[in-house]
Amino acid sequence: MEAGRPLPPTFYRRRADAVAPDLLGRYLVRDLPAGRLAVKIVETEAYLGSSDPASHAWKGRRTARNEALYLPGGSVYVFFVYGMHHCFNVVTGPGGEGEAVLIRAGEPVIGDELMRRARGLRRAPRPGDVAGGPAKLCQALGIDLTLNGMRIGAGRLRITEGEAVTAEEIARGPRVGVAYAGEAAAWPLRFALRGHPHVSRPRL
DNA sequence: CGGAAGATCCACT
DNA sequence: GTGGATCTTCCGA
Repeated sequence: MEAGRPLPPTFYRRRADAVAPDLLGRYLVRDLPAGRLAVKIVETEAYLGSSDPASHAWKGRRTARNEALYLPGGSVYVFFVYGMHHCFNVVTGPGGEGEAVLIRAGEPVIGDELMRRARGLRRAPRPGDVAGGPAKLCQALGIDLTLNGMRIGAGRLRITEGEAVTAEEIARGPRVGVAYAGEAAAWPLRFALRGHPHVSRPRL
């Protein structure tokens, strides 16, 4: 039902650009009082830490807002942006590097009805409406700043083995919304299941 | 201390 | 395709 065991801590103790493609096909499972929710992860982006101009950890920048980025791999980094949206990241590496993977999109697997309601959708949604974007995914799964700094596996949030994905199924391209980051904007650190309808825009 | 911009989404033209 | 919503953080004066 929830597709296998939770991923072990060692899974997250790698570079973000290794973890990001490996998270595709995994299940992100959320247990709320109203019921269980889960999505299959179909799109991710890697942020490489202090050496990455697009990262919140660029040049080792450290503020109250991004403090959780420096926790050990397997921790949760949630930030609030544009005055109204949350974005969910998984910290990677041993810790202290500021590396993380942004979970950009998921395909509803369990609790579709509850997630539609959380998103304010009444009618049958089109692909991507429920969790086809980083802020949509957070709204669908009830992810907010109260989870910031927790371990994956705590806070009724976990990631399980999910479904196997082959290298041929993975598309790769530049990250979204980081035009300010100079040449780093072109780094191919966005990963998605090739042609999957729930991937966010622009399509890879 | 003011202003600008952001790892976004939605409604409208 | 464009702009508005809405608020935290950063940087320059």
